[in-house]
Amino acid sequence: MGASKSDSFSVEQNEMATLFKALSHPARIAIVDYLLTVDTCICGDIVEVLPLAQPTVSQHLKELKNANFIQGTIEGTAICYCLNPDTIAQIEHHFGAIRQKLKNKCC
Amino acid sequence: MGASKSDSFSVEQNEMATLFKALSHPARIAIVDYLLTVDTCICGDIVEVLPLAQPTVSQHLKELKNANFIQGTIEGTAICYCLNPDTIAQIEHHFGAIRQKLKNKCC
DNA sequence: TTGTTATATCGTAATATTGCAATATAATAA
DNA sequence: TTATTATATTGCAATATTACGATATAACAA
Repeated sequence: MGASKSDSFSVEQNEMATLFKALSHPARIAIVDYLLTVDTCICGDIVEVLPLAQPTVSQHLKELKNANFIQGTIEGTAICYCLNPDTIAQIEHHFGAIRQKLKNKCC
Repeated sequence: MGASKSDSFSVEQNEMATLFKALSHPARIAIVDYLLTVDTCICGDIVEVLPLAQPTVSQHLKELKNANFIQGTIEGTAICYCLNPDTIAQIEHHFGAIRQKLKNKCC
């Protein structure tokens, strides 16, 4: 074995797990951090900022894009990546709901 | 290669990535979900609820415990797991900060 | 057209994760 | 003591992730 038994869990549970997996690597956290510091939605100098090779960065960007954390728009030769506020809000809301439910707990 | 280059990133970035990794599997999402539905902090009938063998569940619980999402207290033979509100609040706060910074962005 | 620049994909090696049977541990019961 | 019950750990096979060199693609410039 070794394959995760995704089929045994609900669609919602798999969706949340996929969202978190997209943020489960420091390089992808660093990409989100960087996108927050730049005013204009800068594209591939992310490669220069990160201590990783260009194909590796491209792969991490792809995962963030697949999870809808970032969007990329083509601008000539370059691609302009930026954060997607909806996904950020979705996770924030998820944890807000959890914290509400926790208020009625013992422990 | 294949090992994540954690040393090249900041402590904070690694810490956040570790938190999210703990939630990056549907089984661990399901455990959190379940802990939210039970009034008393039930222990090992998590094994009966999940479609996984007892050692696998124990392993997932360990990862949630290492990331401080849950705590376990011994009650006789059983162990009583429950959620840790502090870690929940920490992530929620993290996304709140991100959303604040996003307000000043273009895209 | 050719050249250049920016990004993506392929192929592959190193490492990490997932899942479970078997076994160990630890607390209680008889 | 032995038995039982609850949870953890070990060992290993299957699979997934990470990283990067080499290469492909796509847009623009000359």
